[in-house]
Amino acid sequence: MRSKEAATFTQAARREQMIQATIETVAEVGFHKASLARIAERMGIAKGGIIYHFSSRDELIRAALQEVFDRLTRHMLEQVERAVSLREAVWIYVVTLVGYLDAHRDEVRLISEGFAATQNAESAEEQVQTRWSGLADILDQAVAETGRPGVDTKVLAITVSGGIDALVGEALRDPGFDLRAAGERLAEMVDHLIEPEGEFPDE
Amino acid sequence: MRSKEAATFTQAARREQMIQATIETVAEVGFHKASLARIAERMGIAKGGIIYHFSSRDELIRAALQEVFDRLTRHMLEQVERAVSLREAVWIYVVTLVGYLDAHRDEVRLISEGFAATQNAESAEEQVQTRWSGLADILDQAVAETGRPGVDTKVLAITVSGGIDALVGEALRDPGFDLRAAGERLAEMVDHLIEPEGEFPDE
DNA sequence: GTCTATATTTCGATAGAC
DNA sequence: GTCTATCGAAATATAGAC
Repeated sequence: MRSKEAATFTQAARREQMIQATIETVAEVGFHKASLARIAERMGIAKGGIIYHFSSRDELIRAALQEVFDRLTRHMLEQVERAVSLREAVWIYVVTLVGYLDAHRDEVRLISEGFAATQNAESAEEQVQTRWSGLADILDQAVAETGRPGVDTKVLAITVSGGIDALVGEALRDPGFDLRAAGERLAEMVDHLIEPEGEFPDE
Repeated sequence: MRSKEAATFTQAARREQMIQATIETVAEVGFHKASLARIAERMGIAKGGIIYHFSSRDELIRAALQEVFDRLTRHMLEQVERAVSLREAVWIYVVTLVGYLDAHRDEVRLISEGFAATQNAESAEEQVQTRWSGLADILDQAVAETGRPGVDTKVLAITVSGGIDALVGEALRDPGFDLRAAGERLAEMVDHLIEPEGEFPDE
């Protein structure tokens, strides 16, 4: 019992290390260049050692994706629930997401390239939906509140989500690009699209 | 002279066939799964046959990217120059781009995944810039014309470009998604962001 | 239980057949 | 001039060492 718990604990810790090594390797060399050999090399072991903990590379990638997705979701929920209005929730959503991606650039390539690779391949339809459906939900309520029903919230949610990816990609490419400022400009635009009239929120 | 021209012609035709096979293979299995073997198999030859016409896989990919990029650019220029105002040019740009991607879904994955792969790798800074800088130019002029200088045209151009990618991705995933309609909704939103007051264009 | 060493497949690219 | 047959590197996954 005691030893079993300890074994499970160390095993979980080892898996976590390997997931972290995967995130870092993908950030460094890109998704499809992040082979088991490179990830194992970063840990100072042979590639078979990873296969022991994860039965295949696909499963390792899936686990790493799940991890970064959970981290991001947790952070987003924490921040968005602080909003005092739905309109503000939209604003916070955009700024928080951009801010998170700006602060955790290691995870960015895994999120974008990894999602793209898995969504085209097999399952992951859940995650893909989830990608923008959270924003769509908030937008739906916010639009109902502000009373501008002319906006297609699904199209706006997809566009903003993809737009944020593109902004982050630009930031990775051009170190001089101010990503957080871009996020605020984008939030302003979205707000303008769903606002009742012409005024901006309290900032 | 005669025979040399003929040889050059058949060679160019063969290259065109191979580029087309590359586009189709990428559309089918994705960018990083589109190996020389798969592309050659589609043509009924061995992979070395491709290497004869293109000295490496990279060069084949580059040629295919150039081809789809040229096709797209040609079509965009033809349509956008029909606009009678800059504001309408923005509208046409968005609707035309979405419409083209809707009508040429084979080329979509090569455009998105291929661009992403090459831009992260090496040169191609030109193409990346070009991706949204065309829209940024039009937006700049349109905003100057309509007199709403509060909009950050660079951020808007990047966001809209990435947003269109995301809409196309959604359409590939969900066959029931009306991509052209989504493009028009997006065009409306962009127009609303750059419009002087509240009216819409003539449609 | 954990990892190293090895087997197998698949990649892009060279060399040679026709 | 055009392609097939083959090579060496690198990928993942298995089998065996400790």
